[in-house]
Amino acid sequence: MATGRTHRPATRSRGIPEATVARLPLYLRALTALSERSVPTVSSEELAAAAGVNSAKLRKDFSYLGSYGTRGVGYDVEYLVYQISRELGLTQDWPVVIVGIGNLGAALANYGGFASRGFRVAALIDADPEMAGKQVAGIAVQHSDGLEKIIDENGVSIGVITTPPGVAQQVCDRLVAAGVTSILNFAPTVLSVPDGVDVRKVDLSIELQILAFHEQRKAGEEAEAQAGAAAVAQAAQEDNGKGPDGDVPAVMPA
Amino acid sequence: MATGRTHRPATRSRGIPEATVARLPLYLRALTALSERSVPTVSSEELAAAAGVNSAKLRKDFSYLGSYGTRGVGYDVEYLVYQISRELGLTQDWPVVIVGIGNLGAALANYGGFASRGFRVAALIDADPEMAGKQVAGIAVQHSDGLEKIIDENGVSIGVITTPPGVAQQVCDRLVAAGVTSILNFAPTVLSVPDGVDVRKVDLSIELQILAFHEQRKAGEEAEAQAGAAAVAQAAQEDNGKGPDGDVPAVMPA
DNA sequence: ATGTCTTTGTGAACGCGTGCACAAAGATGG
DNA sequence: CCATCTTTGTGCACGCGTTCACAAAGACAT
Ligand SMILES: NC(=O)c1ccc[n+]([C@@H]2O[C@H](COP(=O)([O-])OP(=O)(O)OC[C@H]3O[C@@H](n4cnc5c(N)ncnc54)[C@H](O)[C@@H]3O)[C@@H](O)[C@H]2O)c1
Ligand SMILES: NC(=O)c1ccc[n+]([C@@H]2O[C@H](COP(=O)([O-])OP(=O)(O)OC[C@H]3O[C@@H](n4cnc5c(N)ncnc54)[C@H](O)[C@@H]3O)[C@@H](O)[C@H]2O)c1
Repeated sequence: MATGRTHRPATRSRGIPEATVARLPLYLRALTALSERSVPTVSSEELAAAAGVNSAKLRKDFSYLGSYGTRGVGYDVEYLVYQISRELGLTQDWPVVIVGIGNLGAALANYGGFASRGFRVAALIDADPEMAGKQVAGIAVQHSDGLEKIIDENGVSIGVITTPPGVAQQVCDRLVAAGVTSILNFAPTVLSVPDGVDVRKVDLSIELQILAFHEQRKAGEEAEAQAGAAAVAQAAQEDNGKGPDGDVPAVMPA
Repeated sequence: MATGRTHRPATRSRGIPEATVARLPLYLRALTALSERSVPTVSSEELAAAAGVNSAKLRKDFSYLGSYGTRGVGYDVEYLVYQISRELGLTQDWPVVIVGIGNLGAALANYGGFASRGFRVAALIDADPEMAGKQVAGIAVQHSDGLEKIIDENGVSIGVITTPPGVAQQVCDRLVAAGVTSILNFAPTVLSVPDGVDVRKVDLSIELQILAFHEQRKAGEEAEAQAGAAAVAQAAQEDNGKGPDGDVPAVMPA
């Protein structure tokens, strides 16, 4: 999971579990697709399949929002779209700033999926004087000197960090000091923030490493299965060479 | 967490919990930084702080890998780097293909963080004939006609999908049919894959929506606190207007 | 009005992940 | 060799999330 929130102690938000909140956008996307096809109602079973989750889980998730279904029929699509949107706070517009307009920042700025759900790119900010004034995705890049002013004037509370990792923490600090209370961080850095500020991270490298782990495991199992079938007699030795600490490391501990 | 793996039933990989696996890359990053500063050993407390986790959790995580620490001293940095790398399968090179070389695909191709950890961009693939032959990040984009051949010849088992959502499933199907068993999906689509194939997704839009939820909650709490202090008498009415289903929806169910 | 049939909403059981707290291990100094 | 001090490794308890399974609710037909 490319995610990681920072600190949310006893105060679980009005009883809606975090795991449920994380799935609401998934339901919303599936419901929006149904809505566009003018489907009036949908059962938990159908919607769960579309969202790729268990139907019991979906029903329990919805039960935290209230009793919005009709037994024997299902859920009213339009009504649910509205309820979930409201719950997620998407009935209002959220101005967002992107800091660090390089490869990734520019790609994000060009991404149409932002605006479609109540998020509006209020400003693009970069420290490079060469970038200032340039148009990216139809928006003029502004120099980071004016960061505080930009945040303040646009009432921005959500910031996206796509700077190099080395400066991510200081950019984060400035954003927080300027009033930003939610940060989406693409830099491979552990950000520390004061209480009350949410940080989520998207880390490509971590995702790939997790995939590699499972990939290796699959390859290993395959090899084991083959070896096991071919030469059962050597099993003891094989196992010894493959155990948790069987390999001789390149570097030994002191 | 912008994540979501697909199906992993009873077979928990050699007893290493999924949550632990997801943190190993985090530890590895922190350890690599220490290694570059030639720090010989590190305590669980220090390393946990650097990785942004609880020290007990870190020790428990490491205990799944084996007893690699020394009581009273801590962990040997180089040794741990090696052990975690080996566990994650990063001691071998993983050829990766990126399919869909648009804004995002190009940004990923240009990203240096790939190669640094055993991942090698083996090929860039796009369906647009205009793209074919063009150089992106020093690699020639190839047309998707040759997808199967490319996968096969390079022994690719990890694929990254950065195509528009509408074609993501069919691209996924082709990748899987060609032999890819791990997929990192950036398209906002629920991919269905056969057993034995891992899918992880990175979904920017979901991350923002989760942030918006908490942001709204913070704003609401603030408003409630103010209102509560200012006018306790109106509390009952206020509460009624703010309850789980207090708002009148734009669309009513049938 | 009554019965049937579909589907929700949820009680309950279970398993996983987290964090506390501490005994054991080993380093270090005398 | 012994005492002290640091830090690991883990037993244990707790809470969250998931899933099963079913009673209750309502639609719909007769
Ligand atoms: N490109 C990817 O696919 C990718 C993938 C995963 C993670 N990342 C991470 O995302 C971040 C950005 O990646 P990128 O490839 O776009 O890098 P990049 O070098 O292309 O862009 C970084 C931008 O940040 C700007 N910048 C530097 N310091 C700044 C500051 N103090 N304030 C404001 N702006 C500043 C630079 O001028 C530059 O335009 C990096 O941390 C990278 O590790 C990128
Ligand atoms: N750009 C972002 O920041 C961003 C953020 C979140 C999600 N996404 C998602 O990532 C995906 C890519 O986004 P983008 O902005 O790069 O889009 P894009 O339109 O710039 O790029 C898509 C590329 O895919 C290629 N393509 C289309 N069909 C293909 C096929 N069948 N086989 C191979 N290639 C094909 C197109 O030729 C194009 O080059 C989209 O699904 C988008 O929703 C993008």
